[in-house]
Amino acid sequence: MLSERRLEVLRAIVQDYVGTEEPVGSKALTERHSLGVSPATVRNDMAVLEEEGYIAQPHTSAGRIPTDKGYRLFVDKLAGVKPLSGAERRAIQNFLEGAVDLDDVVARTVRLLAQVTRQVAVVQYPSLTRSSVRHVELLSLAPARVMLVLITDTGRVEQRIIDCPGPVGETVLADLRARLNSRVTGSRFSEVAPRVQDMADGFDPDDRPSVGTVLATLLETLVEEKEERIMLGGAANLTRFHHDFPLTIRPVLEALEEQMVLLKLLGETADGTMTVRIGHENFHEGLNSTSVVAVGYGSGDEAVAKLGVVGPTRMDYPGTMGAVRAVARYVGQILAES
Amino acid sequence: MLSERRLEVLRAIVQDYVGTEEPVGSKALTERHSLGVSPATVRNDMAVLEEEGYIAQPHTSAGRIPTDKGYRLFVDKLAGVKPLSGAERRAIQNFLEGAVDLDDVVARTVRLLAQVTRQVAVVQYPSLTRSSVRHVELLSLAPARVMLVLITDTGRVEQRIIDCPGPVGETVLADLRARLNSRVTGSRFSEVAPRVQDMADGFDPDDRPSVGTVLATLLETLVEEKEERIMLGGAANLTRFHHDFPLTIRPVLEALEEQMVLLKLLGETADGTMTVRIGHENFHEGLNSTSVVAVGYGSGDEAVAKLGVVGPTRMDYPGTMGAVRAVARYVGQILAES
DNA sequence: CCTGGCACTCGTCAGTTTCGAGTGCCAGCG
DNA sequence: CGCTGGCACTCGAAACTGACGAGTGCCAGG
Repeated sequence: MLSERRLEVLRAIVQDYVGTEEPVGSKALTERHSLGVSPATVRNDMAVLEEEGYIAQPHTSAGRIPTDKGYRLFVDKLAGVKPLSGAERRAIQNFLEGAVDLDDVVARTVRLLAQVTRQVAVVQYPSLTRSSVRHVELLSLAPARVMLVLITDTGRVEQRIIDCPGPVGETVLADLRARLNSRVTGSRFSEVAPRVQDMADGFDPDDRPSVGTVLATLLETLVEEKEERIMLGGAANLTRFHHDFPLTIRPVLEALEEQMVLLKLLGETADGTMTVRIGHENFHEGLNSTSVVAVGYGSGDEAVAKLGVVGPTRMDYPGTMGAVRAVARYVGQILAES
Repeated sequence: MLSERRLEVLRAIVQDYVGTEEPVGSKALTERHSLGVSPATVRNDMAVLEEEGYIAQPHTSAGRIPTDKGYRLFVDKLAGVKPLSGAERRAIQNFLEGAVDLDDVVARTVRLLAQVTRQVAVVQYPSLTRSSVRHVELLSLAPARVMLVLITDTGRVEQRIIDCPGPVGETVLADLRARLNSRVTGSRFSEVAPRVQDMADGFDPDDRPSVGTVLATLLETLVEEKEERIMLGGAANLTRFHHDFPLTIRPVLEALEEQMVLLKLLGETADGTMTVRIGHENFHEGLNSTSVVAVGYGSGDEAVAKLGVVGPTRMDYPGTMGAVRAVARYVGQILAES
């Protein structure tokens, strides 16, 4: 275990490096922080920290920079979450309040998050699988063609066009619509399947195949994971660290364009706790020099989706974590109101 | 007017510069193109072209590069639209065919366009103002709260939550829904307003304020221009010309994040013809060294929205124009089928 | 265990030189 | 009159150089 002072040195290194974006040396450290010891002592501590893998030097005779492991220790043990100022909180609330529909909420959230953290923001649409049904609508487009519209309690709307095996009369459709809504309205998505299981049985044998198709499509829509949509913003912030990343920016942009990667980025953890993934902890190369701060948000107690930011490993973790958490909370509030 | 050969020289310069991304000199030109004259003659021609403003040299004793004016002439007079190969066409069709809903069509189109042109792709959602109504749905969320869902013939779905001045009964809602649909289904958006003008009169006086609110919201939704959504993709392609644009990439990324800018980018021209805006022809600085190739697409004859790409002024115009046009056509087909 | 001193490393920066692609101009030729 | 080859000139890119200094590791002494 590292001594108290060595941890303090590590913290100082991280803070200085995040601020100046330049390798930090022993002398500068003692000048900017009142560690109470001389540069030579700090040098010894640094040697130990380097041996343990918490810091590294880009080349001989340059200052030290934190490694991923160093940041990890910093985040876990040395830093808290920095709460936002009152003014910032108010700005967030004002910005989110004008939203008119779900798309707008998500769009505003993305812009806001990018602006506040000055990094790339990622917001997942409220997940289908964790929300519940507000209404199911069926429309007849053509004799054998039906449009299914599904509205969730989070305001999300999904539609599907269904080609049925045979013609479906208006009365049948109305009947099915009524039964469906009485059975599933208010249900969580996971509860829907058993409730519609044998629903086709109540219909005329001629209509059963078509009804079955509609029900199957409904269930399919519910579990469709790949349709999890994600919105991204603030990509321009990537250019803020162009000085050492003229090359690295490309793989990052590429990675951010893959829906799948983004989804994974936001993390597998289902609960609402905040996750910080640092550098190589990200499975995806190209994101090896970036960190991700993500947290769940939701209208109630439970998280229905995630949001977060992607930035350089050299980021202001306490501030970013504070901002992400605050935004998630306010979005949750807005969702709960609508 | 420039002589035939000088135009030929300009064409050669544009082609070479697009290919090599380096200023092209007189000697290289004569070697790579069989112009039938010596470098010295080409030099004279170049001097004339430069005087006329079609080309410029970055610094003394370097080759020439085309100016915006030069590209303009090239696009207008010297180049056609390069049709795609059969394989490319087939790839496009295959890629678009698997789409399940409108979001998916747009998402696939963006990816496809970015991939084919290797540039930044921009696709506008089918515009509300130019499509027609397929169905209007009204749902009661709470006694005085109604959700309006509007479905267009292009498959787009808009929803609004309406707070009414008083409670609205289910029967009133059903009545209104039925009347609305019988009156406006199939109408173009511009025809809707006169048709619902006095519709509130047919209702019980107690309900009229609420009905009026719903109708007003419907009309508002129809004309809401700012809701024109746009999807963007292929930003990673911006890094392909990092060597001379390490700085310029930022303003471009910033510009591309502004919905308003993107909308304007796609052009004011309402018809389906292709527009090419080169360099400074773009109103927005930051896009001064980019060109935009845009074209309308639609399910029928008329364009319902636009799509296009943003790339460096130094782009392969014939190829890009061909790709953009081809993608627009296939998207139109797909939309017409659904 | 901390501290001051000291020799050493090595990247950065500014100044200088070289190199060569490309130009403009001119005199001569068809 | 237009094309061509030759020639002097310009000027950016790249390579080289040396001084500078930040930062290090090590050691002897408190």
